[in-house]
Amino acid sequence: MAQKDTVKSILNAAEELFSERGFAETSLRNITTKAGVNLAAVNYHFGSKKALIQAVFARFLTPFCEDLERELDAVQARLDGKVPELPGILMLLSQTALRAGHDSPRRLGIFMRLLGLAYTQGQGHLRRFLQKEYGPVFKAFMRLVTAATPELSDEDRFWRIHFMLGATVFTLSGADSLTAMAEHDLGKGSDIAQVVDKLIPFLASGLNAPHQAG
Amino acid sequence: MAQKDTVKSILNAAEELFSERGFAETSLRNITTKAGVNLAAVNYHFGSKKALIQAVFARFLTPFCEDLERELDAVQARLDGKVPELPGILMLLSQTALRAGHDSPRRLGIFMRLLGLAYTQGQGHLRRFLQKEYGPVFKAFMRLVTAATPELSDEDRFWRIHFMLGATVFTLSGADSLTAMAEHDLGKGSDIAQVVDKLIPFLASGLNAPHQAG
DNA sequence: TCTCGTTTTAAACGTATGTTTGAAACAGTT
DNA sequence: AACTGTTTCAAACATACGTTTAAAACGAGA
Repeated sequence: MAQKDTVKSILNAAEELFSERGFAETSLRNITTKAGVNLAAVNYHFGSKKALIQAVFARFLTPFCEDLERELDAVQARLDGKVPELPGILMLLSQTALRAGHDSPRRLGIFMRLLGLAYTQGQGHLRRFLQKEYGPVFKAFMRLVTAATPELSDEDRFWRIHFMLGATVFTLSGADSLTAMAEHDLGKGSDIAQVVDKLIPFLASGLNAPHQAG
Repeated sequence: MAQKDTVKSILNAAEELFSERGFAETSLRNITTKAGVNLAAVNYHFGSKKALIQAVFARFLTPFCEDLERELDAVQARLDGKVPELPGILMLLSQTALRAGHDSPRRLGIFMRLLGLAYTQGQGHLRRFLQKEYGPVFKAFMRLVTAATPELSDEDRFWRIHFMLGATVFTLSGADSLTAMAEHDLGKGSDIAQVVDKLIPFLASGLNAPHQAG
């Protein structure tokens, strides 16, 4: 039980601190202090800081992707050849994501911030790791989206998917400060789940936009 | 001429390196080496690394915001009370932005990457600096958008503006790698200007989406 | 040509980082 | 109770960082 506790508290501390400050700005001393373990524990249990970063992602993404894969298969089977509906796909994705941070909805925000960092911060090793590990599930998801948007050219669909990804990662990343801003500006805060609800019609409408301006 | 050259090459090197690796991951030694100047030059001319970061943003944003302010005033005058059109506003913004990196269109991508970093990376001093310095222009822009979307609730508009910001920053940030991906996946690359063209209908349609899913 | 303020330079400073080490503490087995 | 493999611990290691310093080089005005 001792080992699991140490490993778990390191992962918890690292997840939170990385999401708050970024990877380079978070030292192993920050992490081990917050986790209440010895400094050397990270290198003992994970091998290096890079490996710890990957482990933080794996702990969230592996169950999430397994879950998503099951859901995608189920949808595919239920459809039985018919054309899937876009908002349904998006809601499936968002609900799987919300479920992945099962203990607290705040966890999804934390992880989105990490995902944003993975893109923006150097960390080439991370991008390679994510691609190798979770690329196939993403491709399966894309096949469904493609089936749901037959009228889009491959090029438009490619770019619009990334517009959607950007809107999602950016706003869910900053959900904490954005809801604080919303509360200050208009007296109405929101939690992550509500932001996701607002996000879906925006994304669905954007993806289906006419080719010209409108 | 000597001083201007040193300052300018430091800013050029810093802008590029920051955008590639982030702030914390880029050392003053990296910057001064790339710029071909002495290590101490940064602290001599800018005072500190933080001040250098702010200077990099100021060099891009100050002319851009002055230009944008002029354009906004011109639109306001031309309207003379009538309701402005959304796609027109977005195109005005994008064209002002493209003009800001006047020498090369790649510059806009670099700056968007920096803007993304400013949000994600710690750098509280940067957010405060940007807010103080460029907040008013953003508010003026928001007034126009509000006038162009009278049917939206303040809450929906708030969130959708940030969805738009996210889609823009994210995709223009990663425009280099994304166009490479597009080229690999579908044999068709794009430059920044073309991505912006694809972005506008997506954003306009998302902002005007019905409140429910659609 | 000499002078004085500005700019550049090489070297050092203090600090913080990721990692390694070797001994101590622990837990399970015989 | 003694042994064994695993985990923790305090301390040290080498390295890289941002910043400072004091002297040298420079450039324009008298």
